[in-house]
Amino acid sequence: MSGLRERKKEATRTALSWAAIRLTIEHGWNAVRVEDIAAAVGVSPRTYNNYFSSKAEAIAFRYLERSLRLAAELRHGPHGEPLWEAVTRAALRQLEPGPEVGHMPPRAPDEWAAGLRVMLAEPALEAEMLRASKIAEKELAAAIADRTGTDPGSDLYPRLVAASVMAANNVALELFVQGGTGEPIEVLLPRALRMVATGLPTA
Amino acid sequence: MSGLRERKKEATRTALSWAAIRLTIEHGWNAVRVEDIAAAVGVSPRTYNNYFSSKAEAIAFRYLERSLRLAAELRHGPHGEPLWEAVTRAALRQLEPGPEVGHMPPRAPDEWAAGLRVMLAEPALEAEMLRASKIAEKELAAAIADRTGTDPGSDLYPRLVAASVMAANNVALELFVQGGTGEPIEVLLPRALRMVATGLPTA
DNA sequence: AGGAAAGTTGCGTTCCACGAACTTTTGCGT
DNA sequence: ACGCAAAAGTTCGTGGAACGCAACTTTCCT
Repeated sequence: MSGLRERKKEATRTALSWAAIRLTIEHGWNAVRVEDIAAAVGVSPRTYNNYFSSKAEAIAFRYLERSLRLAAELRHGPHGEPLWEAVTRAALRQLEPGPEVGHMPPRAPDEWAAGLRVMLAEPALEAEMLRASKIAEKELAAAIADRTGTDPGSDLYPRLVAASVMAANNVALELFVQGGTGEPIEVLLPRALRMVATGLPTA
Repeated sequence: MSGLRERKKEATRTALSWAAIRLTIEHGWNAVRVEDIAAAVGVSPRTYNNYFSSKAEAIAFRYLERSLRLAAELRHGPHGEPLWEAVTRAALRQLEPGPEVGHMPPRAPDEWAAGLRVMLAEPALEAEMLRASKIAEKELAAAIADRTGTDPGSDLYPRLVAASVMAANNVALELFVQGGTGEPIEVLLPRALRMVATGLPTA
């Protein structure tokens, strides 16, 4: 693995994903054709569909990768660390910008955020993002089951933890992008995680 | 409201939803055309799209209604009841079969369950179900915010509770339909809810 | 270098989603 | 009871997404 061929494939995939996101934020979901995304990357429309099986999937892909990193971080961390500490660390880790910078203009962060909100309001997009969440949740449950010696096929525990972590993650992220509070995500996310970890008695 | 006209509309809507579900379970997602669903209800294909804006939406509709009932139950319950008791009651309530019996043959429950699993494996369906979950979650968060005097726009609490409740609900349901344990849903669901309510320390 | 494997492309098909204009049905006021 | 306005439903046409298939091109391996 990791041959030249496969790295080129990954490059094309992320390029398509970025192009889809950028074009959608700039011109709106309905105004962007698959043809446009393919053209922006210099590839045929047919090839686009070899990489992604729907227009929405390309956009959710970046989010999927991020979420999968959470599970991966959890697996690679030190094995002695208490579960919730490890989870929190992994969740914060996943927020750090990866090697993706450069695809995206750091220009006009306000416009970008606004465009993001508009984009995620699209039903098809929202649905696809949630599906990505779900896929990552499954990975996460497996990682947690490994750590705790439980079985995702028969125990509630690992699935519940995974679902709760993703829930906390998503809630914190939503609240952040909607700007309900001025608090940074680095504060919101650990707080949300601590809350689901320790319980949610009537406030 | 509740005029004859609107009740007829609701009847058509649920008929379409049931037809979509039945046909999909019987013949598979790809084998069913929108045309078939419309024909099964005696309506034009265009009318189908006046009720649902995608093929998947009709199938998720029943699940959406159920999930919305959860939030509604929570609102209508006694106001003095402790939050988590009220939530558990509402969650169990929502499982009881509504006035929908009759649309569906109680025949061959095994085939039905198997068909369900196959159906939900379809990416487009899974995504749409998750979107329905999300919509219900928003309602639930509003109901919880009302009860607890918090604000979904700025507080983590009501959103987290809503997300956790839906997570517990979904996890319990999944585990149940996958038959991982022989336990009935009436046992699984309250247990899952108690777990997220009281916290998830490493088991 | 040369053949096999993997990736890309063009083409054709099917079907979904929806706008616009028209017809039918339904509820309501007099 | 009648007739009319509004709502629901239908017909028609358009655009575009997704994908199977077969030809073609690039990359890899020895």
